[in-house]
Amino acid sequence: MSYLVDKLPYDPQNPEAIYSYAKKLEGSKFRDACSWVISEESTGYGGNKGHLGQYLEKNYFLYELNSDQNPDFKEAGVELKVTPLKKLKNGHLGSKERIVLNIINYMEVVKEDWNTSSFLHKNSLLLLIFYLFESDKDRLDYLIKFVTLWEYCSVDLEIIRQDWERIVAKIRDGHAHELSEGDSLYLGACTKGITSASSLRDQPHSTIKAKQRAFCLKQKYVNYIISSTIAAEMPTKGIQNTLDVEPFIKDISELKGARSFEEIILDRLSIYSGQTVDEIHELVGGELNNDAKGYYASLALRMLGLKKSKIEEFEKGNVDVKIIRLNQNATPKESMSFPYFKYKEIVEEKWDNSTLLNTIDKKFFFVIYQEDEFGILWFKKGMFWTIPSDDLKKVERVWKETVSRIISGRAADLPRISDSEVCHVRPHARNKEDTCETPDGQQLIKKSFWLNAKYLNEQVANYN
DNA sequence: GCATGATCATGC
DNA sequence: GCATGATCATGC
Repeated sequence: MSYLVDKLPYDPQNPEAIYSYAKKLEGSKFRDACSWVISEESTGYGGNKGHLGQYLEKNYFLYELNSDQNPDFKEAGVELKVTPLKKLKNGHLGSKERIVLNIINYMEVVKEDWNTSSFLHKNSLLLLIFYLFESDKDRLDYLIKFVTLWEYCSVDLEIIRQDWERIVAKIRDGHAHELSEGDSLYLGACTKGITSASSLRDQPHSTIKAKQRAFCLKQKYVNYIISSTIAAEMPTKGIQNTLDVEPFIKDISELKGARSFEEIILDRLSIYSGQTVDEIHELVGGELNNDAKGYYASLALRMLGLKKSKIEEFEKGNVDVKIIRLNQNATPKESMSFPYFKYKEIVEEKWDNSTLLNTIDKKFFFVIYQEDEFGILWFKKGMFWTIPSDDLKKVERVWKETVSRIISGRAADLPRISDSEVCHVRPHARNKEDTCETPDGQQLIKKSFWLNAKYLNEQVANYN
């Protein structure tokens, strides 16, 4: 790397020294943090999206940008990421987005192995600079809230290794065009750059072109970084508290060997397969209230050996737990609902960034119970599920049709279950009076997208 | 039996 | 008070 001054105000070979220097940014606006270093006209700030990182590199850390295989601070092995926070509904601060790491070179990554991977080389030690995003402000007026030097704990790094292996295996199998963030737990493969045909990339072992993707830390994982490191350091600064979670993996040794995190979960559950809910309750239910709505979800957590209400790995990996009840013919009784949408908001969205895409294109954990001919309920299995990319395209069609009908004043007549084999739209409200306004000013009952019961049936039946 | 509409119960 | 996950109810 080349420096912009003769003598840097920090030692670029020492991670702790870089961290200490970066730490002084806390509480400053970007503009103020750098004004004493370099004159206004040479700030290199063009007002473009995503350039705040480059701005700090040039004007605060005083070195020239590079985008090679090496970490930003090459000698220290430190990669710099400048990343936004947003105010959550509960008033706390959380991550605004995932952290995007290096771009996946499909042709090259398949030749790598984990220990010598370009990913690990570049992203083992992250200098994270969190600032508060505020849509109404000039970017240089954003406030830098806090800085941390992030290194993965051993269990997380092992899960990230498994994620990496799974992503690379899919590319080796010629399925780079079917990658999804839901394939993996903490480390995702997110789309990067424009998604038009011109940005499609070649992949090995298939002639189908694939969207450009990058490794990323999922948004939920970034929230975990925030709550675990920074809340402890600065409990009074409005950072969300540590979640009420419990890790499923208690010790790294459980993850060694050939089994993945998912396989370990499924194995643990499999010993209860075929037992009735009452029998399982005897074994692990304790004081659980079997009238409660969340009873079947709670029971599943007990089968997994957990006492608290949330699995830490699921929280960090954005895994959504859903209960599916089958009738005696092993068919799901009900379609599966997602949160309702607001008519006036959904029409402003683009599919690639839509709430529905974020809600559905992720990893699910289905806990499946089945009824017998006497109406007795028994536990069948657990199952991880991510929507296949072809089916996601069908969801996209339904979503676009929904938006176009709302725009043209037909919000009362949205896609029905017979219009798509994957999903449909129907009411999702507390009662008839629970309405929301359409763009043309009507009050209509709240509605949401649902996965068709029949479609769920196929997905559950085809799963091994 | 299924599509569709409607609402319950919990928890934040 | 409301969002959310889950399930009930009706009628074709």
